[in-house]
Amino acid sequence: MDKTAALSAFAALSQPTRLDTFRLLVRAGPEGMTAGRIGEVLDVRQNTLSANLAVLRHAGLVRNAREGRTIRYFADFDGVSAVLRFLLEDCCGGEPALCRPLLDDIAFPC
Amino acid sequence: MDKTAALSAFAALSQPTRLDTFRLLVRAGPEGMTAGRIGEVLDVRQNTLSANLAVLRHAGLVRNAREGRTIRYFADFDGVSAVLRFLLEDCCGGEPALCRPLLDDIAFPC
DNA sequence: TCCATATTTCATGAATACTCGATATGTCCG
DNA sequence: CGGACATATCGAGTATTCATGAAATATGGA
Repeated sequence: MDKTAALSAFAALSQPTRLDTFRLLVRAGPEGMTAGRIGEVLDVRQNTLSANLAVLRHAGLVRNAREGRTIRYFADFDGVSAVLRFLLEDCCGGEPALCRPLLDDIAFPC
Repeated sequence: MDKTAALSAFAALSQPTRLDTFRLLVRAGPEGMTAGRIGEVLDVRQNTLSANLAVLRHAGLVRNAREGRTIRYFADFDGVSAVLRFLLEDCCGGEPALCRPLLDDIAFPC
């Protein structure tokens, strides 16, 4: 993960339809969701959604797989992980004593 | 954390100087860094940096505190945490069995 | 009070991103 | 092959974002 890739990821998530799309795919989990279904759920035009899915995909935040005529999309958790590691790299200059309590705040439940 | 706030946070991090600034403050840790020093380290003009710091601050990603004539900035880890929780909310529809291995990928070392 | 320092705010022009209609590509089935 | 369906790409118009110079605000000290 380099700076350019991180910028792409954040830019991808800074647009309403794309943020909605990514969060929808997070909720969908490993099963993912087809492009058409995403468009139905979010009520977004086909070409607009296609363009936005391409942005998310180039940013490394979603993957896709063709299934016959439809294309299924998945949230890419590896991509998210890489972005987060880049963002928080060398936290507190690498001092665990300072860093630990701050990173503990970031731990999320599930 | 609502959608608008999350969009602000991602937009804030999708600009090169702001991403550099935030990562610099992450490395600086609890000690933070003054606005002037940030500008020196990153070689950014004063008014440009000031505008970018304001964007980060309104997005809830950094805090500041005046110290006499200078103003010191800090990365706000609570803000990052809130954004991440929003982004990954209801992962896998809330099924821990599906969700756990994916979230484990996201755990970062420090 | 007056000046120097540190930082923010304002107005503007240039570059970039977004949505949309139209069209193209790819896939299945008869 | 031809038609229907699912998705992607293209081109154009509009809107948003960004850096910058100039000016304003805030603080400390003589």
